[in-house]
Amino acid sequence: MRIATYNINGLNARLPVLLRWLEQTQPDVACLQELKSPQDRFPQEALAELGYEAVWHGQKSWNGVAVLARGMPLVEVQRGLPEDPDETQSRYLEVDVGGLRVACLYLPNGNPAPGPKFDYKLRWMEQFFHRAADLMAGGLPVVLAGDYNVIPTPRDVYKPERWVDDALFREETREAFDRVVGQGWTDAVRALHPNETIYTFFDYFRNAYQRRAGLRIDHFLLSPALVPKLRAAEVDLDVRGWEKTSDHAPVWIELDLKRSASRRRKPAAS
DNA sequence: ATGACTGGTGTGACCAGA
Repeated sequence: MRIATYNINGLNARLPVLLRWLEQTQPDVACLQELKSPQDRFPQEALAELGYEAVWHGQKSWNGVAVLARGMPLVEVQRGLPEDPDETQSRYLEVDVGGLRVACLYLPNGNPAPGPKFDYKLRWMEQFFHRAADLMAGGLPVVLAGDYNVIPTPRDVYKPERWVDDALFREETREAFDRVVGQGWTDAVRALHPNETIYTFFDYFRNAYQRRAGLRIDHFLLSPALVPKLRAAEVDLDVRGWEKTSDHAPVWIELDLKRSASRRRKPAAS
């Protein structure tokens, strides 16, 4: 089973890019962030034509998250964090799909730091810590996927010395991320590529993509039972080079799970 | 240190992103 995460940076403005990417790569599950679309302007029909069902949590102008699944039923479990520090910001959605619990998250940016936006980021990370702990204790196979807005280590940014005071790389941010991982989660991309330079975001400014001056901020955290099933973890880097593209690239993992067993439904009574 | 780019909103000398 292939699961992807993609900060689309404006769902309706990027719809051609999204559809092209879905057609080319056909992920079984896709977590999207930064829809920038109100709840009632979600392109449900265009996605259905490609075979995708969706659950989404929209908001006017900013934020917004969605989970898509190809030919599998999605069951919404949680909309927003249980103790969300600001319920007006649509940043978290959890579903059951294909025998997995999948959380799609868009963690606050937090700049400028220090300041109220950074305080909000840290509060959000604290509540996310509690949710992740509950999921870990529940023992289900869980994937926590999304735009974390966290640069976990110096090797995850092209020039770490320029980012030490940035909300994505400050000590408090990295420590909060490490505390979540310390519950027993595995950073899937780093687990399979321990020494590679891997970026998932490139600024629109200064030809950052062409210069490969990027950040690794989109992550998959896996619960322990899924780690032995992890077969691949990659970035669709070429998508970042498409016309009218997002500033993030899609990231995906392949898990050795049968789609069919979880997709099969009981025959309808007749 | 600054600003370069982009979408959304609604034409702002706008905001927010990372």
